[in-house]
Amino acid sequence: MFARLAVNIPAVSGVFDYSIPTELIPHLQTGCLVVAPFGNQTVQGVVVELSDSSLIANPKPILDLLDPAPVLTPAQIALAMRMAETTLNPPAAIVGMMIPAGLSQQADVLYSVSSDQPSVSSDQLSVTPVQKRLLNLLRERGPLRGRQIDSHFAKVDWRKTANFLVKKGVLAARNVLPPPRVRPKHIRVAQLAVTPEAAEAEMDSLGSTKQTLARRRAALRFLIQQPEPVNLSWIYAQTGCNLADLQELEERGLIRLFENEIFRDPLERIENRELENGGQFVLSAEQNFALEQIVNSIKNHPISNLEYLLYGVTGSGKTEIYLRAAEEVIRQSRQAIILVPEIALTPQAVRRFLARFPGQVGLVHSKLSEGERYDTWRRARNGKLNVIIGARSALFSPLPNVGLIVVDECHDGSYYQSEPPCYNAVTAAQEYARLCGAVCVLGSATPTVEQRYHAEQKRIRKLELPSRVTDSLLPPVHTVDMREELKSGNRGMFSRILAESLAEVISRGEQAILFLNRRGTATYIFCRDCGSTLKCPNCETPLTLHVASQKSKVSDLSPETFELLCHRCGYTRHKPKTCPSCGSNQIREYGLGSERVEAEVRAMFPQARTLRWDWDTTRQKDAHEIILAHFANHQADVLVGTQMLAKGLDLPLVTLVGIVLADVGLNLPDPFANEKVFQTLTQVAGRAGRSARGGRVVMQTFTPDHYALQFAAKHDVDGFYERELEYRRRLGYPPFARLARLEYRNQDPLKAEAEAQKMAEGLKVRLEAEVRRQTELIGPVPCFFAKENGEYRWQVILRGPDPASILNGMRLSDWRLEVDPISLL
DNA sequence: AGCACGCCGACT
DNA sequence: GTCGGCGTGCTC
Repeated sequence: MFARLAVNIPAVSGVFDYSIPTELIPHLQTGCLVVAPFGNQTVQGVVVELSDSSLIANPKPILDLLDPAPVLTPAQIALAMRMAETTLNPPAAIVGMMIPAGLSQQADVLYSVSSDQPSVSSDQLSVTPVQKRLLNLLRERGPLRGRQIDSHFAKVDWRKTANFLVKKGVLAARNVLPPPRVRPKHIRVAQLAVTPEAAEAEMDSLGSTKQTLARRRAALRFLIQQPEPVNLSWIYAQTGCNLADLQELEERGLIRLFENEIFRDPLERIENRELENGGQFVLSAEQNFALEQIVNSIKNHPISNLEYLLYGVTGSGKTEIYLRAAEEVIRQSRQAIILVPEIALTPQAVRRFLARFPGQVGLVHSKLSEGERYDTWRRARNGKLNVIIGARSALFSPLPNVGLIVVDECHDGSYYQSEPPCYNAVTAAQEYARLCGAVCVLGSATPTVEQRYHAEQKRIRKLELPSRVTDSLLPPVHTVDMREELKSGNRGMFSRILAESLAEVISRGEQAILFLNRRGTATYIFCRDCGSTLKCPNCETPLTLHVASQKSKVSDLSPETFELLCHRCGYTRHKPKTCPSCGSNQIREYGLGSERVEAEVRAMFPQARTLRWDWDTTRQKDAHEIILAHFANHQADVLVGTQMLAKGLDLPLVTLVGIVLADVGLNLPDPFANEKVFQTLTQVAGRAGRSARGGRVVMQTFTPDHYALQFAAKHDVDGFYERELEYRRRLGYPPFARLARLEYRNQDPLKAEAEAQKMAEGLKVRLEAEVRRQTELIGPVPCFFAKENGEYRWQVILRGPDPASILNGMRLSDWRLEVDPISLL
């Protein structure tokens, strides 16, 4: 017997054959996590295939099995292999995302100080500071693994030094595979071991002193009443007894002390609170129709139509459809995955699912602890969870039989992972659904041009849910030409109409939202004399002005402490008094930040209570919910915020949405920029007038003629789609061609450029050799964000019917690779 | 990722 | 003459 392994070294592409030792044969299945030799390292691997023949002459044997149960289901393996193909990532990199972080381990080197002391004279040793530091560290802490040493050397390359010292015999090095960091958690429990009558009979002989007798009696009484095993600390708290007492009772054979496994569950906090009753909603005709279609597909799987695009704004009843579709799937003993954008993963959203499926819901997102992640993963694997709700990576939960995959707000950029391994969770969800024979529902009011186009091409069923307010009552959008405002002498950030509308809303006791589209273009600093802007030394991104907000509360403003912040890498510095390049003191901020907008509102309407919701105010845990709850409870009148405002919130008291500058993000060197602006503006505009009070939107712009703004102002999703599709067709961008993006990063700008040049040349040769006249090479060019974290970025784009296929068999180490990217910046 | 193999410049 | 730089390729 032979096993094909995806070996846990993400950079290694391909899979490797191993033989299976006879004693492991009965235990090994596809999907198992094993230990295997690889070169002279010992690594983890996942069995992706079992077979009775091997392509290789003498495969090495698998060493060990790490978990008796497979860590991947067959469907997951199929998905991983498929994704490896389509995204050009190594299979191991995809498999790595499917295994919880603490369980998956990579090979490492254990360094220690040699016991037989150096034959080398001391003048050769400890000469460099790095050698000294390394030796001291290992002397103090004992043997350490490479990754542990990494944390003590920030940017120094200590490995060369270490290898040198190993060669000299000062250090010893050994290849190791660390054991998994996560383990099942157990708690100590006690349970009655005899009949209640037998326990009662012993009640008087439990102790010599009055106090011990009382404690032991209390404990025993408590356990008589509790037939289930009880957490020891709970018994202590309830009865005042201690461990010695319980041990004595155990000694007498009255109770049993043992350990019970507990599952770490991030939902416990939510679940223990009162769940709102999932009262039965009455479905509208459209909801009913949509649900019927989906449910029929679930019932008739695997023969019926399996993909849906569900059009509907927040509040149009999409969630209720998801819930009922999930109910149907569970009835068939299958499970459901509900993907939502990370930011929309609020307790309110989760609570709705918890109320409907108590005890059957697993939550997955980026802030889980390793233990919580591991336990949720294991419960999914054991069939204890019927619904997984979570962000992007929740797609990879090891559910045994997935019957439904929902991707809510499927246009959202957070479904795309732009760090290697790059992949799109929406297309992956569609693939996975196909592989599982599951129904896939993509939900959005503004699906991307590509999603919509592909849906139409493949005749995916479109299901429409009109918003509760009918279309004619969508909030009117008033577009203000800010050039005219300037001409007529208004130099402020608010047009007269927006200022008046704000005043009205505040005086009527209603709420307003002020929206700014992008953090990166907030307030930057420039010198009025020499014109230079202050830029980040690491990224060359303009630095933006922020109120330093260390300990200040959500909306405290202390204007004394300003700092400059780089939004790309987090670099901060104090605001200088004079211009660093010419020394002038005419150094001023320019542009708009949400602090500035908030300050302006306060200056104009001192009585208004403002709240700011942006990246800075939401860094602390749970800040999103706190801010939203504040606003929803009408503890503030004006909410100033960025992108997050566009996500599906339901804020009925809001009657005015002000878009401070709608132009931001347009006209970037990116074919998807206009679409993104349109989606954001449409979503934001939809935040107004969600109740009977009605509402309006004021959109300020310097380019009122831009089609993205005009269609957004009319809430005309179809119109925008047609227009944008035409634009894509004309320029040959997706969905009419596909893109592959290659990015190279280096600290040295010349090296980065040279590498990009070399890559472009190589690709040109290949294109000509393969006579691919439909595939075009764009670049090499520096990326729009030309520098990030001190590294210069260059890119090469391939465009054509199947551009990724050109890269087959190419050596691409050091290059980041994206197939079907969602941005070219 | 590690490590070996291999081919060029600078040293005991 | 060797030591060591890193470019290239392989690990079942």
